[in-house]
Amino acid sequence: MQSIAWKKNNLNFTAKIIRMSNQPETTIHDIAKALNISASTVSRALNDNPLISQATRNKIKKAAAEMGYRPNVVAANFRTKRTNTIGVIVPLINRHFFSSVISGIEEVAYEQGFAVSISQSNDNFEKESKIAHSLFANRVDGVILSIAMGTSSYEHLKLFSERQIPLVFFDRVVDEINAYKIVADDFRGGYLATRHLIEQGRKRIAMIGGPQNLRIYQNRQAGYITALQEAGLQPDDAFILHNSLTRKDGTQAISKLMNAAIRPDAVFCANDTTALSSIIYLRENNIKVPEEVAIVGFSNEPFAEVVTPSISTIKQPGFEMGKKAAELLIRQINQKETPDYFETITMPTELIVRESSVSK
Amino acid sequence: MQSIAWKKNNLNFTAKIIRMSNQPETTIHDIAKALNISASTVSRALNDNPLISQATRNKIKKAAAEMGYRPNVVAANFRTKRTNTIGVIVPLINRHFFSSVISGIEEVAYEQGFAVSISQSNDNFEKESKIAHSLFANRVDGVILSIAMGTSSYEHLKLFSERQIPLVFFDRVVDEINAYKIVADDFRGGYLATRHLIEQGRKRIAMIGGPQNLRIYQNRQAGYITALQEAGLQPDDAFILHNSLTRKDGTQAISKLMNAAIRPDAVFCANDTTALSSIIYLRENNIKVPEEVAIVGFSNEPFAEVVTPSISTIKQPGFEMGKKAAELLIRQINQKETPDYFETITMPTELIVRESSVSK
DNA sequence: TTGTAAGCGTTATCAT
DNA sequence: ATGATAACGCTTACAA
Repeated sequence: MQSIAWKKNNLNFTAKIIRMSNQPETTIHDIAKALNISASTVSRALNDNPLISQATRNKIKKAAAEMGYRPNVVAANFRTKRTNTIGVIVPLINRHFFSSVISGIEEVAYEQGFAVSISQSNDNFEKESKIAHSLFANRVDGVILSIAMGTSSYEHLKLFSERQIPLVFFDRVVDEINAYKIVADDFRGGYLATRHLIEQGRKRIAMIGGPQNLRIYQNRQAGYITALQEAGLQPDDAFILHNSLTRKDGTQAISKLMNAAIRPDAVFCANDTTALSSIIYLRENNIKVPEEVAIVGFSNEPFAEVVTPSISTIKQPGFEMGKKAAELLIRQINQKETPDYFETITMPTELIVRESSVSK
Repeated sequence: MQSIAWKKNNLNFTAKIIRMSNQPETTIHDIAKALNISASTVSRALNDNPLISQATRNKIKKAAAEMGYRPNVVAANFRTKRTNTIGVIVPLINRHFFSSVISGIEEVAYEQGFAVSISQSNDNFEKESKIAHSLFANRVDGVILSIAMGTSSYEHLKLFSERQIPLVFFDRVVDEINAYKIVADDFRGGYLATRHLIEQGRKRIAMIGGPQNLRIYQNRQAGYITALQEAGLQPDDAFILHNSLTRKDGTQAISKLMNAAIRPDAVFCANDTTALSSIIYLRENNIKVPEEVAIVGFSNEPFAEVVTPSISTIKQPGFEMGKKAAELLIRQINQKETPDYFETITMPTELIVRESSVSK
């Protein structure tokens, strides 16, 4: 990164000559000169500082508009050490859940005068770490993130905690770090999904679970196990598989389950992606869904509704989670002091029953 | 925005006292002092300026690391008037096509030492305009964008062109503005889709088209018409509908088509969303796809593959388009001079044949 | 190869 | 209610 900077500066050398013609930006000093007042007055007026009289304020704003003044926020950020920007790191922006969260974050951030800078880690630790360093270097006022599946070291997040830059986790949270955390009720989601399958008369309910280093997947599984036990069903290790929940992982998992001596009559999948690949696998192998195997997914991705059979799933309140995360972050940014204790806020999940799980 | 800034500064007043304990950031001056050299040498060394000897460079970097030095890029950006950041505005990050483009942009941007700031307009003109102002105020080095459906005034983009901030359009481009444009071959896409339907023996091919103020939808339709004419089929205005291509629009459009005196035996939809809602409508009304009505969509959204019947569609090279857009933008940023003429780069589209269009 | 010093545009302190 | 001035941390001519 550093060496690149140097190369660029070399290029700039010739560029500068060419750009001579560019009109320079109007600054508060230009306005001050034009109006025969001081730059500080201009600055105050433009920021609606109440010390400035209404009359001069109007005069200044009018002049600013006429002169095509554009505040240089980089200069202001530099001076104030604030950027009015919050950084967001998500594994993948292309997941409906994550983009819902982002929309929620944006809604409250914009309302409060913050810009939002979004980056995706691609579920890759290296990338996440790079992004964290970049956000830090760019002095974002706070960060909202859901960590990558591949992340197990949290060194890169110390950047923020050490300098008291507020951090809010959502969904994939880190227990070891003290911060506000917004999670969906994954336990209840797993519980509801499994209980629903039990209510449909299923007895041999398998689970395709996610990486157990992530709390959300632990919780979904815990809900599953609790529901089984509550119904007097014995959880069976052979029926619980773990992987990274990609399309391919799902296919492998369902294939393993269906080729075992004892086949499940239902599968609870820890996300919709593996629910989908399970359904496709079963269809290709002429195993009827839901008649022979019932399926429930997790997250309510848009495709879950339109696939045939449509996928029963657990809905997470992504938009609301995003709003909440942004609210908590901005409150911390504005208060500046570190809160005494950090809550973990759990938001309700909801079962959506569709075709893939309903015995006729 | 301005008045908000003032309120925040008020809050900071008390905050500052509380934060007294914060250790101040290490600066290049601290390093200089510690090593008894000048700050400029430190700056040069850290930027790998070849003027600095290997020995002192190593010494400085070591000290910087030990002292926990973190470059203040806001200060550097302020000084150099560059932010090494490119802004991206897309209608919706949650569309597979757009997130593919974003991934392509990120790939080359990161490689070249640029950060990427992503925003979504939600297909809303006001939001797009706000974002443009925010990106401008934050002095991004260049912007890549696909305009919102609701955008018809381009005042907000003059911000960039007037100050020679390079702009690259992709997909939804603006004819009136002189800039590099990266588009998929929409004409050919429309042509291929329609020709495919003709080859399947369809005679009454309708089209659900997009807003005609957007060139891409004009082109998709032009391809459709050309294919029809080439086959000696007469384009029929009653068979061509226009709307905003949402799920709901698609349902309304297909319903109108199917309730008319003369029903189509095939529909080319200008996006996959309307292809999907058409299929759902047809299924609900017991009209067989593809037997009675064949469907082709556009964009190859992930759901197109997994829906039943799977949707034949046109694939756009989103990732490649993103890479190309970023390359062109960064070239302009580095060269700084305005190119003499701007190319419009058309990237190939491809027909993907699936179940929704193949007569058995 | 290194140092000196000016300056980027803004905000904030202190004075009036 | 307004002004003068310093300062933020960095880069970069120019000097040595």
